[in-house]
Amino acid sequence: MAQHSAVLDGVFEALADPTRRAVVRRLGRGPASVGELAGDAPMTLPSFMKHVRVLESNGLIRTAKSGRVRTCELNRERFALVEDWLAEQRRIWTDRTDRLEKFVTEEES
Amino acid sequence: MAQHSAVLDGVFEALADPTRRAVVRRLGRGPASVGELAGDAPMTLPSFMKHVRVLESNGLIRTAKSGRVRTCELNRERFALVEDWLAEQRRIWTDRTDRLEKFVTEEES
DNA sequence: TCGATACTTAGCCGCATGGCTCAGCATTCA
DNA sequence: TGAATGCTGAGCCATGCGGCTAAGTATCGA
Repeated sequence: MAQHSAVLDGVFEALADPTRRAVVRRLGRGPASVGELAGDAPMTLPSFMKHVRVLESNGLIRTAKSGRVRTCELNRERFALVEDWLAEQRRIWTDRTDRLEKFVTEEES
Repeated sequence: MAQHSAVLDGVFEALADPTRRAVVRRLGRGPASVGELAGDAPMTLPSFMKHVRVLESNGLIRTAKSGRVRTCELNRERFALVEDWLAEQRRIWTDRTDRLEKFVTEEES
């Protein structure tokens, strides 16, 4: 068992918030500054910044400061972790389904 | 923007814990009782039950009690929500990439 | 019927999260 | 240089999460 993937914990946790998913969605269309991103969120800037840092510390986005502006962009590779996990899960289901079918077939024959 | 999906919040939240992902993984191989599932987890039964309820209340598993045993099974449909979200995200990226390519192509011509 | 089994309920505790304010700092622009 | 802009840091507060213990309920098996 185990499967202690702290990284996966963080990725799922980061995506479990609508504000953060909205940021991801927006960044899918290209990089943006913190100010631009925050414009859509119903909260103060310091609160919003916490979300940005959660996304960054879990590797879903990268940010860089140029002058007084911090620009954010998506780190697409990170999303593959979720897809891999889902694929693995489906593989387990499929294996089981295959065995069940085999069992049924053998019963019939 | 918005995209206030409380359901998606719950699904990601539920998957953001290794104990719960382990349960999902185990249930992928078929139904199991709470006792069986809890055997693998390094915690007391009441603590473990909280995880089971989180999974159930977010629709990732279904449970039913028969006699004194509660049996759990996966609700596979729920996982499609995550896959849909990921697919939507990829669609956004792809659209952008397509536009960039089109832009480059037009510049060249 | 009585003990063992399999949860279940109630409640406590420490820490993390997600909001806020207020004040500060660096950059840009007039 | 001085005001405006765009974050950033410190710290408070309420709530929720994830662990625990202790005690309770309902079934099953002898």
